[in-house]
Amino acid sequence: MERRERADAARNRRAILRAAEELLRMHPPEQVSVERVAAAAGVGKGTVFHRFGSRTGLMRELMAERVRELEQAVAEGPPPLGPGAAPADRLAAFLDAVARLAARNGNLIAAHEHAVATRKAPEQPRQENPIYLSWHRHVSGLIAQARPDVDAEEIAHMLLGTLHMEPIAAQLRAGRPERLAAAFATLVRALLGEEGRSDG
Amino acid sequence: MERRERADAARNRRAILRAAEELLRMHPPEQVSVERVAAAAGVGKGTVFHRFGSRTGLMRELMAERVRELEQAVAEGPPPLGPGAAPADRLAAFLDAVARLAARNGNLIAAHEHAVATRKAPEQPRQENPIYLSWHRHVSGLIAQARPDVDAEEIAHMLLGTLHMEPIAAQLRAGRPERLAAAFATLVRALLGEEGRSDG
DNA sequence: GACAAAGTTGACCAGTGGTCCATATATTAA
DNA sequence: TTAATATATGGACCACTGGTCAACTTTGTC
Repeated sequence: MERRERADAARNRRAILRAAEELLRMHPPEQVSVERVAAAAGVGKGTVFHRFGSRTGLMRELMAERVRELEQAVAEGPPPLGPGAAPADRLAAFLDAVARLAARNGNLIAAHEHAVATRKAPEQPRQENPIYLSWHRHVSGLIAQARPDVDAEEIAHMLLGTLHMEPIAAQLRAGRPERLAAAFATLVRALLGEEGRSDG
Repeated sequence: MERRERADAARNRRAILRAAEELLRMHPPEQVSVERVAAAAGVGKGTVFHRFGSRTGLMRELMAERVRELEQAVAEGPPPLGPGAAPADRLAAFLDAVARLAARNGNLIAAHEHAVATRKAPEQPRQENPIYLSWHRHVSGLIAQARPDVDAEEIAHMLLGTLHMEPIAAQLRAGRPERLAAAFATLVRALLGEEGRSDG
């Protein structure tokens, strides 16, 4: 089983991703239709759906590309982002990294949201965005370590949800993550205080 | 100037709002198109656009209807929701009320978001949702009173943004505001602590 | 070179939000 | 009542969307 992708298919996949990237850099998401991406990549529209399943799938793949680096730093990089630091410090570092990552890719996040909001054929039963799931697991785990008495999952949703808030997303798209990062820091300090600081 | 709305126009406006309400109760937002609303209300599609300007405008009007009561309680009702209580208590009460209001109208919020996300003709320059603006002003003002040292505006966005988070919105749509309300309380307590408790 | 598996394609579909204007109706003044 | 005018109406129409599919082409393998 598992034959690898044919050479022409791989070439087209790359062409499509690069074309989508380029178009998103120049235009707002709602103007980047699948047909335009296909044309810019020099392939037929059907090919895009073949490779990525849906407009949403295309955007998701694009996001996944940008996120791999952070995922790795979290899993096996040096503290405070990687394992080893106290939960509160890891959390602060992670949220800071997320804010900066989001600032570098604000338009892409917007495009992904737009794709989700306008999709016609709801994907197979509740296939949630795996990036979000993984971030949520991480944040929620860190909170739970430092403060076992609070509803860590719910609060993790609140913190991460910030990235989807239009007024804040606009700040990020403008390339200014500092304000969000500072607000994250304030909340982490208020919530975890010193509890999580020395090896919770 | 300012002639009042013609009688037939007023009748149709009500019919459209009620029809939209009804459809939204039975179907997910993406299945409630302007055309369907018009048909259910027994009017032509053009009439809906005439009255409400856009799909977004229709949803906004629907939301405004449900929100008036809370607005009034905040402006002139008894404490802790209304004026008079300490900022921390007012904030806790307000967020609790918002969570409960959202739980009663989760599908409507979703419909409004969907309308914004799928609109074709961007409304006149940045006409932001006035309901959101007013809530944000309130929350942000209360935080600033109790904690002049933090970025109240940004944190207010974070708190209110929660309502738009899909996993939490799903809880609310299912009619269970308690978990969100509790998380709000945790954060308010952590952030404002006792500072805002006795007449900030 | 043959052959199957994999990939490509663009016409096509059902549907959308929004526009337009000839037509119908409510209101007011005479 | 009627005539005049401002307002309201409806639905064909538009440009466009994400997504499908059956006929066709290319690739990799033996």
